[in-house]
Amino acid sequence: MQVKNSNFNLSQIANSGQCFRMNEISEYKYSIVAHGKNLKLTQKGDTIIFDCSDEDFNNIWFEYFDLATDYAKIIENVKKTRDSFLVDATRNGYGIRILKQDPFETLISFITSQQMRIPRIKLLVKNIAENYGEEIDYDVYSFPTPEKLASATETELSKLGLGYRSKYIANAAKKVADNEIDLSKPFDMSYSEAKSYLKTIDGVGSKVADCILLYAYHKTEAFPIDVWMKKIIGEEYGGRFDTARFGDYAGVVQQYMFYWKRIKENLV
DNA sequence: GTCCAGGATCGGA
DNA sequence: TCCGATCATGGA
Repeated sequence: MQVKNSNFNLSQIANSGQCFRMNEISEYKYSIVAHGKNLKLTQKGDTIIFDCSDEDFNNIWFEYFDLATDYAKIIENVKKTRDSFLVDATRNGYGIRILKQDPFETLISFITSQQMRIPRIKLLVKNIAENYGEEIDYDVYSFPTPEKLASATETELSKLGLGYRSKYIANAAKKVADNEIDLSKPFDMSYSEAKSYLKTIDGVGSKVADCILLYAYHKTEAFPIDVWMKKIIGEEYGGRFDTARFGDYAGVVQQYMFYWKRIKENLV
């Protein structure tokens, strides 16, 4: 199965900071673990080749890669601002798309992410999968279910290198496993309702909640502000950035900004 | 040895 | 509402 779309770039998506289990396995070829599958994708110009059945493409991946959304239109609107940083950002990140990732995996991954560099986050998420997930392919593990991860003690998690986040993760997994937190609920909530709901989980503050809302629930008005976004806003916008003008796609704009800043800092 | 990372929490002003 | 200290860990 293949898709032709000039706003679909595997490298840009993999390096945009939204997912931690998408990796380059050879030139132009990427793997991503999601939905209990190890999908392989190949980029040929503006064509993406999906190594999967038509059924999986239609039932899973079309939605996962947000293929119903016209990103060219979003970029067009961003360019109308004539904001040079944003124009450069869209020119370099034209193929970024906001994925629709699993809420539990996204919750745990972004609790893990606090005060850590991206390569280490990827390593730790992999550690969690290898220790508590299922082997779905040779040496490839799915992300654990809430029940399975809830069986891990704080000490066990700490040994994986999760540091002070171990107690947050153990607690979050228990809350979800015990149905004290229902991760299906935010889909039916407004952005601010869902944000408040997620923040009742210990270790989830404003930024992590925004990441979960954007990358799992596709609430694209969410605008996560981390250290890099703070640097951009400080250096390029005098400390103030108006997200309201981008309405319900501010989160996509954030992704272009984050990616572009990190390219300029030679981190991608 | 020092600084920093896709921050959150707490106490106190 | 905002500020500073504190929280593990590893890489530069």
